[in-house]
Amino acid sequence: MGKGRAPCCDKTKVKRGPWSPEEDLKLISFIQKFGHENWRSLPKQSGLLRCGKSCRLRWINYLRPDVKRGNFSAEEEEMIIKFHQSYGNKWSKIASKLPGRTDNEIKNVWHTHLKKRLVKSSASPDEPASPCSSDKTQAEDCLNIKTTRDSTTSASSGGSNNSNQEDDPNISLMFEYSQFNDIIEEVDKPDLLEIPFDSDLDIWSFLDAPNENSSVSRGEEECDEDEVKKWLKHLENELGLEEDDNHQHHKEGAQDKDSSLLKTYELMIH
DNA sequence: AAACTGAGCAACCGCGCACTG
DNA sequence: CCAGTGCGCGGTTGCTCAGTT
Repeated sequence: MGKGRAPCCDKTKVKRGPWSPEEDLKLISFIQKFGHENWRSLPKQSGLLRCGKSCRLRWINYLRPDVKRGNFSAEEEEMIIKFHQSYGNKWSKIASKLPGRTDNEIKNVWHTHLKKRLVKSSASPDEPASPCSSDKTQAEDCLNIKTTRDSTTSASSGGSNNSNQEDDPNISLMFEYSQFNDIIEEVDKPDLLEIPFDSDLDIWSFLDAPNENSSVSRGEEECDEDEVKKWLKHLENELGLEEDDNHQHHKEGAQDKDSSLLKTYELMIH
């Protein structure tokens, strides 16, 4: 009694568990408009019945436009293994070396795939040698190889028919990451997003009634429309909701959820 | 077809650090 | 210097779903 720290929020007054599309939408919209200067006050200001930490986690791990989803490439896995040798369980450190990947995701991959694989490979010495040696410098070299390839791809791909991108979906995603980086930078600069709070009513009525958003101040909305469209496109790619999508790894339940979210987004921008 | 099991992953928890007054 | 506050991180939990029996 009296020991330990007070909980970050009143657990009885906040919603827990999986996020609904509506909550996602609220969070995205809020951060797009105001940034995330203060996670603790964000739920109150955004009207979310969530703990600030939960909002932060949801944003960082799932909703951030630059977050890369889907399977890890062999190259990425190799990098994780190498960086883990260098840094240990410093997942955020490792994540910082892998653009678009989150510490949580990397941690999960490590515990579910890579750890087991390492156990196996240490049991069978015939395992092919890794392309990079094991010390830190070499691990950094691995990254350099990747970023070089990445920038080459970016530089050479003026259009969307780049064959390298088609060959390697991860390079394609890395390209998309750089494409949307500027949007994220905007989001991370609250000073650029400062909007007087008397506009709140519009925003919240807009969020609460996405079908009746025609009354929202269009001037301001149009400024963001291109960025939102870009982001939307990006989300479609990331969620595997494009018409000619070949990705099979998304579960149907998640697709339903994602597509309903997407519909709400579309209502937002049209 | 139903029950069981294990893998994968999103989300939560609590600690430590940095910052501020 | 100290206490309070907020954030970030790493560990852990628990739900969902696919594979197996």
